[in-house]
Amino acid sequence: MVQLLEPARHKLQPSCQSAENQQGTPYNSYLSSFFPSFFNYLFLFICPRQANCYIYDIKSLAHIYQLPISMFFLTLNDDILHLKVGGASLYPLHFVNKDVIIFNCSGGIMNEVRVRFAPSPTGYLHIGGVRTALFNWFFAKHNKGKFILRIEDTDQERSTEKSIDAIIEGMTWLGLVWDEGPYRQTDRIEIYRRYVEQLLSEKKAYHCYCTPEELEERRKRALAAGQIPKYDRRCLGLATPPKDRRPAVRFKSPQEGTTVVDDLVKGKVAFENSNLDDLIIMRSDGSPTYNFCVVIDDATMGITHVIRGDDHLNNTPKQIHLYHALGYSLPEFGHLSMILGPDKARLSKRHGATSIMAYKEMGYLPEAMVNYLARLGWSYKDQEIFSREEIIEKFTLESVGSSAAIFNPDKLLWINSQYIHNADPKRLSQLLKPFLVMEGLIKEDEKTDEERLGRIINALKQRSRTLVEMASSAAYFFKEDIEIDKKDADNVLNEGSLQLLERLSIRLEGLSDFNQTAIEEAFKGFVEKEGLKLSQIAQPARLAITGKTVSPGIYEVMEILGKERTLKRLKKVVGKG
RNA sequence: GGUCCCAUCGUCUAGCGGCCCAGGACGCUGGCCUCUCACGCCGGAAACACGGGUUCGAAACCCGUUGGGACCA
Repeated sequence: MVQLLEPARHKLQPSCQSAENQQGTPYNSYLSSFFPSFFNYLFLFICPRQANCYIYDIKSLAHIYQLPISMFFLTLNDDILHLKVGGASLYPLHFVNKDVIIFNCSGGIMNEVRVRFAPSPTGYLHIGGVRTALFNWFFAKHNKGKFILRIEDTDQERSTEKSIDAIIEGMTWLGLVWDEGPYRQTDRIEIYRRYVEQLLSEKKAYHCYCTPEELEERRKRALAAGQIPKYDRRCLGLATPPKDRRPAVRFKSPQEGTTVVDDLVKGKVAFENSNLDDLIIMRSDGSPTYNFCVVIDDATMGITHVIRGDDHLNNTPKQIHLYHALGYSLPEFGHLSMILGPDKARLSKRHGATSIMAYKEMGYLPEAMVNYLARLGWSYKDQEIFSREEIIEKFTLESVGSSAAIFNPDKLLWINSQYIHNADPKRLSQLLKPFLVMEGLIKEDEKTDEERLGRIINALKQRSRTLVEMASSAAYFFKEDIEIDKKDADNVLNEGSLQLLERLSIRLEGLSDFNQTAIEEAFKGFVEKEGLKLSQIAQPARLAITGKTVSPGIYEVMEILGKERTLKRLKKVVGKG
């Protein structure tokens, strides 16, 4: 074991950050000034979990990867150096000292926790994915580790750039900043191929010439006959492989014994190896398959804890055998339960909005989303409302429940209302503006009276559960003319109340200082003089100036509206405006 | 069909053998506050899926049953 000195991260000059955009820029173009002898450098790969480390120069690396030296690059991404092969990221580089570059190999440097969120970009970012991302993120932050974003885009058919943008947009909105990435599997195809070759040459994998159609056919037949469909290894050790077919590659999965996954949330889970199929790791068209890519990625990226949905629990034993075959040490696994819809089926479109951005549009605050989703499966004593920092501090996988949870929009709404009640007014006004624009109350580029907006928000805070609600109930503060529902008018504005309003407006007109206290005094005096109950005048007044039967306190509304507009609306109703 | 996971109020959950004829929260509901609506406050109804064990003692541990869910390129 090599003793490490306190590693000092190499300081990169700001001037070379502009090169970041140039994907795969060859070493010699801009990094030469920092690493004048790239080819003579020693790369130290350390694997603390295996308690060993390897030292290579670039030539031996090239030999190991069986690729020409010219395919190796150093690139700069987010202030972290990456060693790349072809266009593909091999390892993020963590520490640089004078002579040795240290890569995280498997297991992470100095036992640093490294987790990842690995969505496939085949649509919007949905609630379930966000919860997985969140738990990974909390786990990473709690353990002062790294959170990595990896895009699993090997399914070229269904992956789109738009979906990648949606993932990034959603995570950014929630403040789930990643420390590394986004890595993309499509950048790493060469790496997967190389590992396939390795397994093939070590006879841990073999070519399979069966076509998908044949396999499907046999599967159906087995099912019909009441047998377990399982590949019969007919292509293993084929003496005369068919010339006219391109083979897929199968992994030779061990058939004896049991594999036990010691899961961080589910506990020990045992699988009989005899039930495990020889899984295809590369299709006949040369594309690597999901289970294989995940293992290669997690291993080479030094992921220490694989935290993902429990729909992957059944894949885990297969993956464990791949780790073994490839000579990598195992990460820890933690399988989170699914989020269900009200009908207890896995949450999907037909349960309503499942895209995270839909919730932004519905006027939810990101911190409310984070809080709600965190409490879905995780708990800490009797507490319901947590700041982000509090969750980070208190989050452990031990306190994550193992049963599935039903998504409950009512509770989310309540949490959102709590956050709106307590939100900083300045921030709230920034968040509210787009919704005011959407309601047609202000123009997009309009300069708003911040002080007034603040007062409006203050008045509306306690009675709004979403920003949409708030914007909608703010209408009468912005519109010049308001409409009064006929039915409400019939109920509240009769001859008697109109006369009262007329006399009230005279009294209000006399106020020199049109503030809440003064208005309240005016009302009180008026009520006393007329021998009324306050509600007898407050309701007609409310309807007259807001057009609604519900609103914040009438004095407050009047103050915000201002003397001129208040009187104008009163007079209009009385019929003298 | 096979394999695996899961099971406390309608929902999210606390509970890691005696503190539990089960606590909190959302929702529902009665009341208080009150210029309306909210907020807030006080109260209420509401659950250990079932059956066997283990134990002096079980919501908790074990085994079945039932029900839900996931995976099977």
